[in-house]
Amino acid sequence: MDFIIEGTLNAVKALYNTDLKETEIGLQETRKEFEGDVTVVTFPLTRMSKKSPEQTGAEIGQYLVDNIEHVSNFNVIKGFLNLSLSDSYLNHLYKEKISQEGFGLFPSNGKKVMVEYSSPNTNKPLHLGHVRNNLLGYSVAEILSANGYDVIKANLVNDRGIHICKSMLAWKKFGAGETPQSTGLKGDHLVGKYYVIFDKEYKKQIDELKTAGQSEEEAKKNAPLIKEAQQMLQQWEAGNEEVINLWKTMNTWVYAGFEETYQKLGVEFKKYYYESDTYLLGKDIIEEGLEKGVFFKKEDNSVWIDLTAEGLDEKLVLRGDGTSVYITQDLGTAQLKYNDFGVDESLYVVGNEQDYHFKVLFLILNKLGKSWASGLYHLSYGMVDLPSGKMKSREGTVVDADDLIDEMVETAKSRTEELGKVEGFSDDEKKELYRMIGLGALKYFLLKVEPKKRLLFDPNESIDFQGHTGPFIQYTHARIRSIISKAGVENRDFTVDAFTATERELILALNKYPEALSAAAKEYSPAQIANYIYELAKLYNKFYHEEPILKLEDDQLKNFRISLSVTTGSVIKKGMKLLGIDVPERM
RNA sequence: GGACCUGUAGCUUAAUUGGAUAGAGCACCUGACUACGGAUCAGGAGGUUAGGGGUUCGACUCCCUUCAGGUCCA
Repeated sequence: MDFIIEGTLNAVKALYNTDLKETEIGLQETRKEFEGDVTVVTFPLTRMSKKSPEQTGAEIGQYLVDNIEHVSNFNVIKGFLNLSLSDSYLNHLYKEKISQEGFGLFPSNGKKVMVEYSSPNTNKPLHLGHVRNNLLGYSVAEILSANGYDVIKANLVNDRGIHICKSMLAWKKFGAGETPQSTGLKGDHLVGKYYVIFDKEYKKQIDELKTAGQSEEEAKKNAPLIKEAQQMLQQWEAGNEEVINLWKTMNTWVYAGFEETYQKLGVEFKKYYYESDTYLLGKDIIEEGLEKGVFFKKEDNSVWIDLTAEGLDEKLVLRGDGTSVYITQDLGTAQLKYNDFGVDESLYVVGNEQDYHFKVLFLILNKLGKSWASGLYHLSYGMVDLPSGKMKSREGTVVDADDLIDEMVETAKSRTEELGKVEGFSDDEKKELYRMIGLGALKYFLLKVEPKKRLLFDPNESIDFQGHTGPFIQYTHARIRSIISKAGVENRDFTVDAFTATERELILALNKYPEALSAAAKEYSPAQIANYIYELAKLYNKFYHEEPILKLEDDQLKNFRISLSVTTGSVIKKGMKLLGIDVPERM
């Protein structure tokens, strides 16, 4: 709608002899209770016109109708100038732009971006929180890619540390040689089981020590199990063969389990980083920072950075004994990523509990003068809570990812069977359909909410399949495909000289797709796509109910409406793909 | 002690980044050529946008403050 803005600028120039910038014109969709397609907000223009908002609107409106071919009519309500676009313009817009092959495709922008997401710990299976992370990361990566970025999906696996040793130790002590094969358990679940067992046994020991007179704090430190786990970590770091072998074996189990879950979720990675490879990185950066005077040493030899000028605290970056803290290795890993791929931007999809950490991390890299530091971004998202509060793996109060996926598919199945919609489907087709719908419901449910908002999930309240949901959109797509398969080939021979109100809305909604796509990328928000596609699907359903398509006698109009259906279906499909959701031909 | 995030209808949420009477979905109520697919559509009811102040022609949006929930820093 650039020509409206341009026309308005010209109008202000001609009428009030003032030059304005494009950004000073507020353009919005006309609310549906008023007549018109686009609206110019005229309040700010009264400064130039020195007239009432109504009068200003009327003058500009008249100018636009007189001077711009595509503007057919106008009306003014308070400070709002509502403009109607001509049918011939809409016909042209639809035919030459919206319905073309390349609509909504962005050319390469020559930029490279890394999206790091998932980043699991190898001591337990994935839960609902990880699911949100995975879906977000995957979707944002797809959205950036659709905007012309060259995207590298990366996964930084936390495969070492005390928590891993806890699972290992518990398995060694209480596992009796269990394996995924011997138990039939998925590898990550088997390992997670021993993580929970560790915690249970550890708590027992703590209680014993407490009854023997120790304080809570002492007991936690002195319990034999924790000491053994710490010892095991040291052995791991020293490269003890037995420990390393056990570590490798159990990690192999876990990775097989993760792979299965990733596949079910439909997420993937191009590059894996492992903390066992990167945990020693970053020390050279500490040296660099000391030389540059960005860091300073305290008496105990520990290294710090003073961020009080930035409103933060002093931050420890290396312990006195020379060992790393979290941020040490993150500094090193950031450098490694840049060295590996030379990316222009780098996203970290990590929960908001680490807001402070990333603020500090990026600040440090900036202070070190890293040219690429300005391209770093923490995509922070809210925690997923249960009605009972936070999920805790150790205490078993988690919604397991695999269980959740299975349940969703199962619900999709029973729901579909109830509706009696699968006549003529083969068993494979049914299976695929249930998977699509179940995952569609789950993914849409998680992605339609703005990332930074916290999410409350009630396992007792099933995710809807009606209304503002994935299946609603999938259904709309199937319905469109049904029309098209009955219509045969698309015939693009049409000229429409009078659109209905709903057709106009639908054309304008389709026209907004590229805008929605770039807004989603700019804000790293799949929710923008999700809500846009919903609006579109809703509009199509309205159109579908109001107007005949295949029954039409008028070939021109019929061809147009079929084409409109084709285009809407294709935008729905493209948009859902960006959310990682497949849409069926029939359902 | 300091810092950050969130708070919109019973529930889940949107609001083009400061614009019209705050828009949807679920649940509730009423209706839709016995169908180009009813997992749909049309309508009703439901709001002091957590509370209070301020800036503005105009505030869910910006500023100050209080409250509630969550998180982080040693």
